[in-house]
Amino acid sequence: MPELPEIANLAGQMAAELAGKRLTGPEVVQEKCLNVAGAEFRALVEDKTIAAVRARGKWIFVSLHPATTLLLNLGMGGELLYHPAGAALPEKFQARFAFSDGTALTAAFSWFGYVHTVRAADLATHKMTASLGLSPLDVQDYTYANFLDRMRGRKGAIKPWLLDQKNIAGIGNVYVQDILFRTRLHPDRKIPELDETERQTLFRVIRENLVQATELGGLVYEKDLYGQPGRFKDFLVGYREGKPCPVCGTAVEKIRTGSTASYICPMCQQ
Amino acid sequence: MPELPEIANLAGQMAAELAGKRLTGPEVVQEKCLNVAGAEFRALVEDKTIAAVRARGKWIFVSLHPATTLLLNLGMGGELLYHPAGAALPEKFQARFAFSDGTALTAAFSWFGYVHTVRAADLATHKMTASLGLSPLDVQDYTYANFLDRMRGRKGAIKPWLLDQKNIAGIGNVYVQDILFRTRLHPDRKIPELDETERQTLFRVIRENLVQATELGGLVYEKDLYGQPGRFKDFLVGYREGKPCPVCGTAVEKIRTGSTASYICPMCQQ
DNA sequence: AGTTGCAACAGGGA
DNA sequence: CTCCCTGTTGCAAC
Repeated sequence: MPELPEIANLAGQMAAELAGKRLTGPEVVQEKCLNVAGAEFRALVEDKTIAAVRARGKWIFVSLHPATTLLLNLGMGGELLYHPAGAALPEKFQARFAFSDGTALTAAFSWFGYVHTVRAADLATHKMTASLGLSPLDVQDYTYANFLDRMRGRKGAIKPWLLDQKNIAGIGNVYVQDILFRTRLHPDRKIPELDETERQTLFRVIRENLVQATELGGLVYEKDLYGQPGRFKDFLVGYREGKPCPVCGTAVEKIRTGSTASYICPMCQQ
Repeated sequence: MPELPEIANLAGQMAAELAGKRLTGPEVVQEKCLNVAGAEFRALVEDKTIAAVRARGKWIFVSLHPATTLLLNLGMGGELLYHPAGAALPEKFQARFAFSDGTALTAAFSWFGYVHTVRAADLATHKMTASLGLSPLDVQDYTYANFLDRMRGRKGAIKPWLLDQKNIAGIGNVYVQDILFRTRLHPDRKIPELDETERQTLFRVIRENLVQATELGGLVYEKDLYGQPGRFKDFLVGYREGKPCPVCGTAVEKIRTGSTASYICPMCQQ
């Protein structure tokens, strides 16, 4: 379940490692992860060159030259691995991209992942990515004014709003836990009830939390492009059921909020 | 709050009284009840002849010659009145239709009503009427097979389903009360839980209830085309809070079901 | 009491 | 909660 920090690091590593390489052998093991037929996928990708790689939310945008974009979403528990020339490929993968220099990239996901391909002209109509919200790591895009705009008029609870990729792109059920804790917000708090200070804190904490995790290379139990784990492991309350709250010592509770699990300090988060 | 019985009677009276008359002076006091601009409304209606009038759900369809349909919805607490030649018009009305013989028709609604006009070719695209469901007074249309079809796959409660005009057209929050009581159904009963006997009873009771009310000229507190009240007043449980259930004597309760009020016998309706 | 559209929410499926 | 789609429900608007 990579979220924005892991995806952003993968995209950065891909940009550095793959830029300029020419795709020779795209192979798709699992056709259902594609948005087009296998033959069309190969035709769209083969012999194209990697021009740029960037992250938006949980999606990796791979710009190919000429005029094509590869859109990758690792779903839950997915991995993206780089393989030097001559290295053995993993036993299981859903898609493999071979490059003209003998290196390769494999994508594997235990649940649902996407390997989508669109012509450059059609990128704006690709539903899953066209509707993505603010990018917290992009200071041009992630401004307080934009943040308040997306929140305006919303009546529901704050946690589902944070998880909705149309609002802010890249937060999943892992990072959202400490974001709520650090803002002292209960997951069920209704958006209209948030005061100005809470909104400002939330805005700031989202960026701080994701930037910090990104700088640490992402979660310790996720792998980067070279199979190396991240170094972020010190959750404050996330996944620490029964352990003491780092602020007040109260035991962290695991509760159900809507259809997701939440880890909260029942004292600090109201 | 006219529902199908009142609307059906109005349509019948209009058909008998107005067929063949030529519209000369359409006047709209309140433009917001129109679906087109006032000038276009007049152009579409003026000098046309009343060809036919029929009811569908809570809507009155007035076919004009040539090639136009007037669609009237009285909303909540609306009235439609016929005025003989020389008679004084009411003080307040939202729309007035004058005929070449000196007679007139006025429409007044205390809340939201619609006076829509469509070209014959566009009738099928008029959203509010195109999506109307079964017509309980039309035995060709209101068949048990069609009834079950509309119910198939629905998971929600029976009362909202009955009130949704897309399923059955013409039931409002007044007539629905006794329909549910006579079928012995609690308003919150889930559709998948209804057994075959209950479905058959409901199908039959809907028609019986609406036919009976129509034959009685509609509700005693609603007026017909000539300002005369209907003769239907003997609700079984509807609007009889605290009065005894006609079957078991238990006091009728007024409860909230979703966003509407329901009058039920807590003993008979499960 | 009427109708629509939207937002929130739940469930199923890929 | 990875994402979509559909249906249901509640709410505000006219």
